[in-house]
Amino acid sequence: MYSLDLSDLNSEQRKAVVETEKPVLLLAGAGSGKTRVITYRIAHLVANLRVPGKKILALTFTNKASKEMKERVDQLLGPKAKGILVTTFHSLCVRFLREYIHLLGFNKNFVIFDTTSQLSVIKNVFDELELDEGFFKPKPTFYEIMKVKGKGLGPEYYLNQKNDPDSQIKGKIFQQYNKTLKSCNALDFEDILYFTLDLFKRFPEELSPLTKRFDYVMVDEYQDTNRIQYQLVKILIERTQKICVVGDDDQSIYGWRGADIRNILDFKKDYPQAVVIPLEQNYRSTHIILKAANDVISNNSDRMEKSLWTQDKKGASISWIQRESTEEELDEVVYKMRCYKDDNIKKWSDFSFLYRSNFQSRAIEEVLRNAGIPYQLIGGIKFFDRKEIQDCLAYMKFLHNLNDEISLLRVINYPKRGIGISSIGSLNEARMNSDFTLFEMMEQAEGINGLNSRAKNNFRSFVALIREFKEKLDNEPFYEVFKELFERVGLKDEIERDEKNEELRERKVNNFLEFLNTLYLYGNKREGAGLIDFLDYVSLFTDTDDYDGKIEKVSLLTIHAAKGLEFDYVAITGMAEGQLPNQKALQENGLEEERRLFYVAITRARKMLSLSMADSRMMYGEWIDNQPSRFISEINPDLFDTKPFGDEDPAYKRTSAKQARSQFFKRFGGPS
DNA sequence: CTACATCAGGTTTTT
DNA sequence: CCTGATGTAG
Repeated sequence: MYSLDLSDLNSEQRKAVVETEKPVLLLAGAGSGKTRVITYRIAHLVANLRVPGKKILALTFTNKASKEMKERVDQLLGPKAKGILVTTFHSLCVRFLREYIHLLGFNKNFVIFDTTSQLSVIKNVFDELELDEGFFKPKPTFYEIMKVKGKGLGPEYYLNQKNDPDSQIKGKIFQQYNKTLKSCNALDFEDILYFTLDLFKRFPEELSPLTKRFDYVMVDEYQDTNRIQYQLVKILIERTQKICVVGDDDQSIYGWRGADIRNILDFKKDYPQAVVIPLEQNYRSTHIILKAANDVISNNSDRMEKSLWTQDKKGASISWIQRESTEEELDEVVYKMRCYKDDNIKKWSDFSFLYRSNFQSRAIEEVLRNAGIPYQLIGGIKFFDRKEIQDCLAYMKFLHNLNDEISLLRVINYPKRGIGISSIGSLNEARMNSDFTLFEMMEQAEGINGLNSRAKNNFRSFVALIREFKEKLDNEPFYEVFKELFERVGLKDEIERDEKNEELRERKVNNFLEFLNTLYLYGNKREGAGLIDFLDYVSLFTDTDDYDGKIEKVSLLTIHAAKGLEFDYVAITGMAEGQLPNQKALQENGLEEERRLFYVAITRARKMLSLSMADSRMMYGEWIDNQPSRFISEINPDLFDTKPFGDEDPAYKRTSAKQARSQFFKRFGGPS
């Protein structure tokens, strides 16, 4: 008899939990209780099969997901949960890298560069290569290169295209970019995954402790893995093959970030022993909502057919709202929410606004503020991405790692201390072809010809300042040191001096103070955590991580950020052609991914769904006419309270699910 | 070197 | 519309 009771699970779920010794692909439809299955599976391994916790690894994409999973495993297992590693891909890789990256010639104290730093690297490279922005612009070039890098390809990808001059230049930029990162002892997000894989491939002997470490590996949101993550997982589980991946191809919305749907489609090829278990019973949404979701997604051709079903009751009609302006649209949404809240005695935390693009939150915030409704905005510009915070972080990164030229350049003259481009220029000239870092050049600024005595003075006092605090760092807690440093250089004063707009000034100062607060909290809460741990925490932090479902506020978030969440009442706003599907995304990622996005949005709703749009919207200061999104016409009009297209013939067409379903069975040999 | 003015262009999503 | 980049005067 099992000590952990599995009778709460339905038969598919139970099968997925108990099938521990073979590779398992769990095709988990939206709301089918997949997190429950993974957590039960882990608990089953430990409680019933007596697997030691430290032999189990569960991988997620977001900190939020791993935190939630950890909590639920703890709930099931209590103290027996000790040793189980539930973490994100990136955290796991950083952990490995800190131990082994010296093999690749990096120092284990590497820092992680965010987009801002990456972009300034690219700009520096442009200067170094003296590219006269004729055809190449830093930003687009950067995005293009990062896309290539995300596929695990290097500069050779470009350099091998010998007869294309443009590719040669891009290759050079790419090369120089990587070189700069290395000289800064910095990694970007792609490096974190790529270098880990590289280590496994090139140093299997040294890394063998890691491949022996886990007997059971579980991967959540498998449809979001890219090629590198896929290979990593494969290596980690090569020895035992006891892998369980959970995913839903219909919810694959990160294609643009390199997520590769092949990973899930070809699972059976990679693991011939694999057992495929579909979870098709939905426990979340009403019949109507589920029907709408199925209507929409059945228009995609490139998918494994699952047909979700529910025992839930029919539920309320979907509300369709179309108004002249965005303000009217949102007012109406809010009005409907209010009614629903009163009628059903709901809390504001049961409500959410979902949208395609971050900027759409602005108008919603305004309406909610006027209506006096509390809300929490999730995502948008990350707290740690704000200018004033980045300045603080640059000081921290630089002091931690004096090789970090990018951070140095950011702080060298902020706050203003009379060291401008020409001084730096002289330094760089003097440095030519030597191995000195920029900071080492500053240390020997006295002997450089091109500098006047004023500049030399400025360098001298800056170097002294850095030395002084670097030393402090060895003896005092890092958060004390930086608080003192920020005070000494007068960061707060500089913000106050710089920002003329009173409202903005106040906000920036508050952000700065909140950052100090975060720093202290972090330092006090985690015994023994050092500067590097804080920097890692910041680098891998996303704003979605601190979403609090219990706080009694309406949630505002992008559809991407909403994945994995659910709400009683979901309002999807901006349901216009061009917005969802988004025009640009349509060209770059294709229609089907946009449709999946809409599918994800719909399936967040438990009880009520509202779809709304305005007839025109403001874009770059100009008015644009809106048409209802093509996705609206894919939903059976009978599901709405008011029909989106009036009495006119809606383009709604039923696609036969049968055909797609047979495709699914062909691929997997049917359900057993 | 800094402060102010003018101009161009515009990630859609995020670990 | 708004932000960041570039140019010019002090």
